Amino acid sequence: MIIEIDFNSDEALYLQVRNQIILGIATAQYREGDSLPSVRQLAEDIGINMHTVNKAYTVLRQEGYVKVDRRKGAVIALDVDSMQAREELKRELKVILARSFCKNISVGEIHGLIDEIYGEYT
Amino acid sequence: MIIEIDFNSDEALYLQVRNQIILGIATAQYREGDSLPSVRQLAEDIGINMHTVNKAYTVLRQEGYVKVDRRKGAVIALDVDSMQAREELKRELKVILARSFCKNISVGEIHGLIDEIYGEYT
DNA sequence: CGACTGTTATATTATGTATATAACAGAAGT
DNA sequence: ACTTCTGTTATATACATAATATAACAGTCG
Repeated sequence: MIIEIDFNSDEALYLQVRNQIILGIATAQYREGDSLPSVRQLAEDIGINMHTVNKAYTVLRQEGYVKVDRRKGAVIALDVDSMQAREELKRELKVILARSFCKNISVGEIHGLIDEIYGEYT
Repeated sequence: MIIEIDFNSDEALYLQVRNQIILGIATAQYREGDSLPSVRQLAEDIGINMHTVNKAYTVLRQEGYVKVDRRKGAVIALDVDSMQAREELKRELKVILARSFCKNISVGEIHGLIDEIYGEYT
């Protein structure tokens, strides 16, 4: 899978890596049991430091997206903790939807947008 | 309106202030034309530095939520740039929904959550 | 043994956040 | 006029995070 880094973004590099891997899982480019590239390999591929990739992997492990095996490296392994995920989702949506409301984006448009995005995740 | 700061949060103070003011607008606690407290007053009320509040106000102005009047201070004035707001919304939703998808949260649940939150904004 | 894993340690640089103190220019009220 | 309140700007400091660099360690595998 191709991971692209935007060096002009204000988003931290390790978060860009984390987010793209999560997107890769949602779009089935990564599947349960698949191995991620080694920290050194991925770092070399996208032109960043090894420790930055390692931090992304560490976060992915803490958040329950991968498990780390000394032999196989980082392996996709989803730990479904719906309760915590729901709380985070609700907290983030509150702010995002308040912004959307102030910008006159209707509920209908948001529902449509959700269906559009979610439709690509299978 | 009461603005509460969580000093244990990993979210920047000025972003907490910004988000709570946006939530205040969405919940009609602030209305078009209302004046926000002065930077010095609000800073004193919530126990943070004047410049931190000033940064929050500056961001709110850049994002089109307030206009700053030398006489009246910061005044709620919504600048509706739907195009940019939509793009931001879509970009943020992609990651959030990918996370939700990995955590087995269904589309139906998300639609319900959206209606629940949006219902409080009027 | 050699080459590969993740992991840990240490150090350095850069950036963003938050604070403190100070001063300026414009507007408002007395 | 004088004082007091606005936002704004400038400078400096302290701190945390992010990112890099170099190095070493302990397992795993062919």
